[in-house]
Amino acid sequence: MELPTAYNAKEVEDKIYQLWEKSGFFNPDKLPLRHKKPFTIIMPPPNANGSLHIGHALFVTLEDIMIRYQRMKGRKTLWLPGADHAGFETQVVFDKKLEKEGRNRFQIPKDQLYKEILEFTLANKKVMEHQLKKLGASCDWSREKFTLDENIIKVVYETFEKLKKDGLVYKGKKIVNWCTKHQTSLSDVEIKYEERNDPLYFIKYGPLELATVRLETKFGDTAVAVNPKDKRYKDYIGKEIEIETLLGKNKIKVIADEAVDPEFGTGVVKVTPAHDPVDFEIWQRHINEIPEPKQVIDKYGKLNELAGPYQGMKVKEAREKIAEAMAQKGLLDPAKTQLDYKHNVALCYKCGNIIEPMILDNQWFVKMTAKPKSGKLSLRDSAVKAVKGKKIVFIPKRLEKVFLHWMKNLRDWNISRQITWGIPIPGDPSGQVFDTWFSSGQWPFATLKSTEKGDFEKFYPTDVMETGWDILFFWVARMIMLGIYATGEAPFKYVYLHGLVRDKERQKMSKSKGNVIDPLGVVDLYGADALRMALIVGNTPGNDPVIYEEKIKGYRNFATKIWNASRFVLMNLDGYNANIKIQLSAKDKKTIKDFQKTAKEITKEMDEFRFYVASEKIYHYFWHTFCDKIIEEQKPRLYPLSPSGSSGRAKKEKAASQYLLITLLSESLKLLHPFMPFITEEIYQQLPIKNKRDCLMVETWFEK
RNA sequence: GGACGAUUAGCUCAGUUGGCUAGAGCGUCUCACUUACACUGAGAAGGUCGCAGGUUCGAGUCCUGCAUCGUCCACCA
Repeated sequence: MELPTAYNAKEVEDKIYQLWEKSGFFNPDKLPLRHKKPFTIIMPPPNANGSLHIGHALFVTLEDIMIRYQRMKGRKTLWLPGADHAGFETQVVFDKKLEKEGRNRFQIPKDQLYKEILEFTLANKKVMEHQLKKLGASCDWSREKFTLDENIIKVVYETFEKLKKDGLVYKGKKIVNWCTKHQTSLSDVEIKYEERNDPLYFIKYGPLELATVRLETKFGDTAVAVNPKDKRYKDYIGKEIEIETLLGKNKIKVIADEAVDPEFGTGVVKVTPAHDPVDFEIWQRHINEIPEPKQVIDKYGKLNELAGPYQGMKVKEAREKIAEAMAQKGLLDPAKTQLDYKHNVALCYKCGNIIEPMILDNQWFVKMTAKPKSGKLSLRDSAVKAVKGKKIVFIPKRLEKVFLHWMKNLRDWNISRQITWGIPIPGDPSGQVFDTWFSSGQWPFATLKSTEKGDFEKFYPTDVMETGWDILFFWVARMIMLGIYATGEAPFKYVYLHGLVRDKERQKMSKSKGNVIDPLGVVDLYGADALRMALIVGNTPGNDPVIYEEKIKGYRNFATKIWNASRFVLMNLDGYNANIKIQLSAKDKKTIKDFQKTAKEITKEMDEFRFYVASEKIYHYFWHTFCDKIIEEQKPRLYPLSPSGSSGRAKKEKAASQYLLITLLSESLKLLHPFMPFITEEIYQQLPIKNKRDCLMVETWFEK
């Protein structure tokens, strides 16, 4: 048999993918029943607002490895693909697109905007599907779901109704994280904190003095608070003091609250419930003592009419002007101002603009720590119980601690967004949409309840949720909570969390830095198998993997090596008959035994999710044992130089050698297949072996 | 303020119940275009496994302390 000396991935890969698709074996229903238990992974649906990046290639590879491995082990494997409309994320991407076109979403009628984003999303979705195939994803396309599919939305609404009935959803007037750029509220996980230096001013409030950064919110003060144990101020508690506000004199009440730290500043705080979450909580605790909150900053981050002459100014400008004016009036002591005061500022995780806490009256919240009417455990507690009871296992284990710690501090979840793109909240006249994570938090059961009949019963709970650790709180936590709440069972048994792909300088990859590796470009150059190996070898769960072109090239070379070793074996099979009994030497037997030992080790690594070790082991075996040693040792047996070359003994030696090579080659290809599916399949198709299957994809994994 | 992780070859990283003569990719040097493969082969250089103690017959691997880097959570008016 003649094969070219270099493996041509480009030619082979599309052909092989078609072969797999045609075989029907992506669909678990088409697989022979060799194992009672199915094996299910619900694919984290990529955001349909761009092309796949290297991080997607990583998750595709990891999940495909698990799926292919389990399929070869005989499980009926379901890998359910999907695409995410990705509400806020896509809205942001689309906003940028509009900006480039000189348009603005706030000037486009809602219906038209929605339609445009839908078209944009569906186009991206199509591109992504093609890209997933390029990477070798052996997922069941017949069950593909989109987060805006009607029957998915139906499930989401059912859960929402259930939560309402259980008293776990409420619509409230509450302080929210408001992004003045995106014009929407955000949940607590969608804000990040950054250390900033700002001036800390010391101002006079009548007889008292207090320290504040946010001078501009003073027009919204409804009280002054001190610690109840602070003896310095005990005579003021419960009394009103007269203060000068720049807009005239005003009376304000002094209250006592534990939240005030007597050590900080003067031990006195101004209370602005409309613009500070801590102050909001103070107000809640003293709701009968102090007046309603007064909003002084509007949705665009500008001061409103309550700020008198400062109306229309942005926060920063107003702050400086107010400081000046107060200093002039002797209400602020500039000598005391701490210019380099370090504190954390809340920012929008997308645009980095400062979050303005703001009270909105039509916000939907999910209670995280309250018991449902129909059950005993809160969303939070049921999830914690499942994790502590090992119903869900984290890989790596240490992230379980991170998860539990986060769960401890949970506050109610704001699920309303003031954007156009997403699933509308039913019964909300203001036209808000759900936080995407509210619907994608239901993804494992929503998908299975809306595909083939009986899928939910067959495949739920799923086996593994594999995703990036950066969305542990955004997504994994919500899936666990909502999954248990809606179905009574944890949605998956294992959570495998991979890291963020970085470049050789350990930098995040981003378009603006120009250090991105386009996975499809790499596939084009070096083949999907090479990229997959480069993404897996040495990549431990929970840690950020590093990828660079040389590494990919290294595994492209490995693909060539596999190719040529196979070529060698196939070229030396003259006279070989798979059905004739072979006499193996003691050394041959030992060689096979060594292989089995290696295969056993690799199997163990696979079972324990250590793909980064398994891949290296099979790599090492194939190249440095099979090629470097075994093949070299067989050469004299395959073409003996002595005149006795045609003797019966020499023929037997040759036959044994051929058997040894073809056996070890085909067995090695099986072990390599989950990692490098294309090249192994292509070679398998040409092997003259006994009991050959339609494809390597459904061969039997090493058993012993 | 809490918690976690990392520190191993020039670079990027593996090394999971303690037995390692410490591995991989890339890079460096020498030789070989030998009929599977130059996207190769043979060989070599390069590591006191962050520092200091401890446990052990034996520690990169376990314990204690320290240093440096990184990450996450909380949040300070």
